[in-house]
Amino acid sequence: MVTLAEVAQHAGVSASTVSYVLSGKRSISATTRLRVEQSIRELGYHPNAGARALASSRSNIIALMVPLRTDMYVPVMMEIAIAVATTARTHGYDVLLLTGEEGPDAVRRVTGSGLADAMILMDVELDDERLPLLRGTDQPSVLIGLPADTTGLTCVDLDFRATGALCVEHLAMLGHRDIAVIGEAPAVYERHTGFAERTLDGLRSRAQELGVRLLHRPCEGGYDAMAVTLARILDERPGTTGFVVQNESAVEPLLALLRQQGRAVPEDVSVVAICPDQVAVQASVRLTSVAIPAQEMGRYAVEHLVAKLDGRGTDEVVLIAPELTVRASTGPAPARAS
Amino acid sequence: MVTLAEVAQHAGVSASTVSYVLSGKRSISATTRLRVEQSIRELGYHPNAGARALASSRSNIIALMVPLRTDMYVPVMMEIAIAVATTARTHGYDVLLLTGEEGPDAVRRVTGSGLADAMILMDVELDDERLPLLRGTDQPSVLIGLPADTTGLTCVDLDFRATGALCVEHLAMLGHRDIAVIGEAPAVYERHTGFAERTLDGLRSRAQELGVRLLHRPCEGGYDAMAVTLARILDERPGTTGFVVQNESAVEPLLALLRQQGRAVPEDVSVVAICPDQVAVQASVRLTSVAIPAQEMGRYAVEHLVAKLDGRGTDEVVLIAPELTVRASTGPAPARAS
DNA sequence: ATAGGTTGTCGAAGCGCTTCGACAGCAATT
DNA sequence: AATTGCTGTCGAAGCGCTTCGACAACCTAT
Repeated sequence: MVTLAEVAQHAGVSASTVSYVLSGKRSISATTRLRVEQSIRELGYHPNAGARALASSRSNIIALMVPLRTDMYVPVMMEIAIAVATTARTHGYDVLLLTGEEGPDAVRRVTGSGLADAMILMDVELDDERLPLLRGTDQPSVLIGLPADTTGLTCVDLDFRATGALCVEHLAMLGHRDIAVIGEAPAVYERHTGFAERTLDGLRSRAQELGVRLLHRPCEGGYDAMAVTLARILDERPGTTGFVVQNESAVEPLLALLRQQGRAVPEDVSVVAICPDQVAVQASVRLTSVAIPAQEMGRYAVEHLVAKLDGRGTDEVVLIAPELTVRASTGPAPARAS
Repeated sequence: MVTLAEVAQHAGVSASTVSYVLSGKRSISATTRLRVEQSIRELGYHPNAGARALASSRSNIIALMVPLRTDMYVPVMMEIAIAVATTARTHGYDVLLLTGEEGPDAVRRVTGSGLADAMILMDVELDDERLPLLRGTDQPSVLIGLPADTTGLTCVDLDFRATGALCVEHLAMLGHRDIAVIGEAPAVYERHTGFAERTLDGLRSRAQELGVRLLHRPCEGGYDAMAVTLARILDERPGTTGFVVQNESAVEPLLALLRQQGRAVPEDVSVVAICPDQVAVQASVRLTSVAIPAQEMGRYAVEHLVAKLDGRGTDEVVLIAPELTVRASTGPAPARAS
């Protein structure tokens, strides 16, 4: 292991000079800088992370807490994680991967040990146990998701309320009067995950304003669950012509079932999905959808944290405005056999 | 920030004693141990990660390099990552998330800086640039995947050769004589990702042994690409009755297309998938499949590393034997209109 | 020519922990 | 009674880095 001292000796300067070349915190003459940089390259020097962290009280690591459950919106999670890791590297940070498993203890451990300089939390519940801890520390953090009380916190999320409203609007504008919402799995609502409830909120209030009937049904992913859910919906509201699907893993099953029942998309029924664009274009019908801007959220989270660590930046809640892309799964409502 | 020294003072012992209580590397009388532990709890002490790393040359961190591409087998990646993180925690390790983006430089950086004690690499290519670096360091590492030359390396992977053979066998046993293989995207083969080529190997050699005709076609995921690929296959080999699908994101499109063309699964054609069980049971037809044991691989990788870090364990290549689960997508070949 | 200000470099202290050798106290052996 | 061997604890050194104050050396302005 090459050390700073060895580089210093090799370059014929003191250790502190090398340190200043590395950090740029004091001016160094061009000639010495070049010489030092040369030595660093020749010796293949890499600063020791532990020593650096100890001396500077900065680990240059950002912790990312992902949910343990692999049952929901996996592609979104992965996309966020990758965006976080990539963005972090461009700012000189590495990413520590924590699972939700440890819960609040993980937050204590990380803040207490100086393992990371900042945290990003995903899968935030409305009244999350970890929030008091975040408020009680001076370590910056960003939530991806929105809890009930955001005071003293920084959050990014898609504006799911507006997303819900947008979906209803689109369908209503096309003349659909009976809309069914295929929601997330019941467990998601029981955990009071913010985004699910907020979407529902947006859907309902807009539906009311526009005089559209709305039926919401949670649904586990998969073909079988979707079959049961769809049957119930059509039983209760046979005139349903519009669907809003929030559960990614229910999208393809729904399309298959509709096809199987002879209901053509988009001639007979229209489907709007809330999912990453990639999922929307790869489906068996190119789906009209509101995109979940996973990359954007990940990038924003990191950039906000870096700003805060640099002494810039403040707490704030950023809701990303939803964008609905019209593809091939929505069209005018069929003429009604009144 | 509470320090070791403060705990020591609070408990009325020396710093080294506290350290030994924590590490258990020397015997400590029950009474002092209890007193120290009490103080630790009262003060809410967490050892400083940087200091610990510096003094012990151990970071207690395992680096995990995931591929940057989010276009292939995302669920598998995610499952592995989560299994790695969870398993690591049970052994007192944290996980650093690296993307493939940096390539070999990431390996240099991590080993050079002592950021992590060990690495796990995913998405290994047959002749991966990172391998020489791994061989040239004394830091333990595990590859998930199999390169061309494994000397001096530890690897885990599903035995994809056997997997290919198993798929052909199953279909052949059911009487299928014309089998089509829907492979990964062309880019995957161009990169010489080991698993894809090995699967193909297994498929081909078994097919030859059993006197079965095999047609292999790479395929991007998604509905449109699958449609094109399927049309070509049926054009070239109209008598095809068995399909082996390796590309997860081609599975559902294939099923939809077959249905659409009036080919019933499994009455007219049989489909075997190579994918995680979760994908297999959630598909619109419950798929006969060979499972990709993501969790098992992640867990194994960590446990092997921990063993090596503890001075136990050796280099070895572990190929997990494939298991084929028969579900509803395969059945006897239809009688042939010769 | 001298005071004052820059600029570039160095030495030393210290971050919080681990670990080695030392040693006091006590029990078991000669 | 003297020796040996434990066990449990302590002090001190040191891990590799950052950072502060000091200070030559030089360049301006008086």
